[in-house]
Order: sequence, then C-alpha cells, then structure tokens
Amino acid sequence: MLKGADASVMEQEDFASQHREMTSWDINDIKLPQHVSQTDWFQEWPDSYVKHIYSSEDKNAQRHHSSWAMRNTNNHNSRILKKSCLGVVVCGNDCSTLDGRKIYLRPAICDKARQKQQRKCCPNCNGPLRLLSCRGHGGYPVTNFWRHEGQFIFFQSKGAHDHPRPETKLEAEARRSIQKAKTAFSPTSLRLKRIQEIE
DNA sequence: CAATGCGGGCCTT
DNA sequence: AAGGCCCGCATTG
Ligand SMILES: [Zn+2]
Ligand SMILES: [Zn+2]
Repeated sequence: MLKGADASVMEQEDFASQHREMTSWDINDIKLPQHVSQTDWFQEWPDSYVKHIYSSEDKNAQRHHSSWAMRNTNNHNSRILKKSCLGVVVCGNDCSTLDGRKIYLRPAICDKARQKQQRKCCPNCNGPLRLLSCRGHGGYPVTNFWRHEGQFIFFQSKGAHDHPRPETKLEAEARRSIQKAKTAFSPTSLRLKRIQEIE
C-alpha cells in the first residue's frame, strides 16, 4: 500500500520535474536543460510565447527556418540568434482570387530584394502591393530566438503575430519560377531572343 | 539572385 | 544598459 503510494508520488514528481525540464527555461538562462527526455518535431508556424527543444540533427532547426518571414537581427550576442518578423505582403486593393482567397505574399528576407518586391504588382489584379508589418510584440515585430546547446537546439518566440500567414518558402519559390517561365515565354521576351540569335 | 548569419554602429528609452 | 534597426560584408544554395 505505502509502497504503491510512494511510487505514485514518485511518478508525479518525475512528471513534474520532466515538465519543468521541458518548459521552465528561458533562452537567456546561463544553463539550459541538459537531460531532455524528448525533443519536439519542427514547428513550421510557431506563434505566441512558445518554446521548443529540437534535436541538433533537425535540418529545419539547424537552418533556423520558419514559415513566417523572419529576418536576422543583431542582438549583440553571438550565442543567441535573434530574428524578427517581417509581416506579410498584401494587395493594396484587397482583391480576391477566383476561388475567393486573399493574396498573402512572403516578404523577401533580403532588404534589397524586399524593396524590389514592393515595386512589383499584385499577381492577381496587378494592383499595388503593400507590406503589412508585424506588431505582435508590444507593438514591435514578433521575435524568435535560437540557441544551440549540446545535442539540442533551443527555440523561443515572443509575441503573437497580428497578421495573416505569408506564403511558405516553398510556395514563394514556386511562384517565382512560374513567373520566370511566364516572362521567358512572353511575346516581348521571345522577340528579344530572336534578335540576339541574329547577332 | 536571394536566404542566412555576423557584427559594427546609431538611436531612443 | 537594453532593445530596435540600418548597413555592408561573407557564405551558401
Ligand atoms: Zn490584387
Ligand atoms: Zn509576424
């Protein structure tokens, strides 16, 4: 009887300490959990104030990926990588596709590429594009933090995105190649090719 | 070409 | 000191 009760208490304490090990840490702690019983599967859309512990083998974690458009930002701490959200690119006239969906483009991560992007037109209605910035963290963009420690990669996010999800990296890449193919076969482009062949 | 990371430097609180 | 951010440069794919 007593033995059973003790075991139950022990199990609960194990649970509690396990839970503490998994969640009671902050990215800024001097020491992070060393004995993690289980790592998380990569989270593509981390939102709100969440923390994850990934395996150092996880390719997505290694590359500090996110389907949110996150850009590197200088926090003067080489141990902890900080990224902040760029929001989402929307159509300036709020058009919808034929199947009733809104345009939520992925902001280019590179500053220069983003400036170019904002001069382009809506792929659906040809209207102007607008960058909807993220204000999910006290009026500032949501931030993500990454830290490699031993065989783990610790992730922590601060803030809740106050905007729609952008296209994923893959969707954005696909859109670009389609656009590229379109221009390559456009009448003007074909005409230019002819001219170059003659020369 | 663009994604990603680094770090000097500047600004405001 | 801390946080946000701009910018140029390097690496990677
Ligand atoms: Zn549009
Ligand atoms: Zn955001």
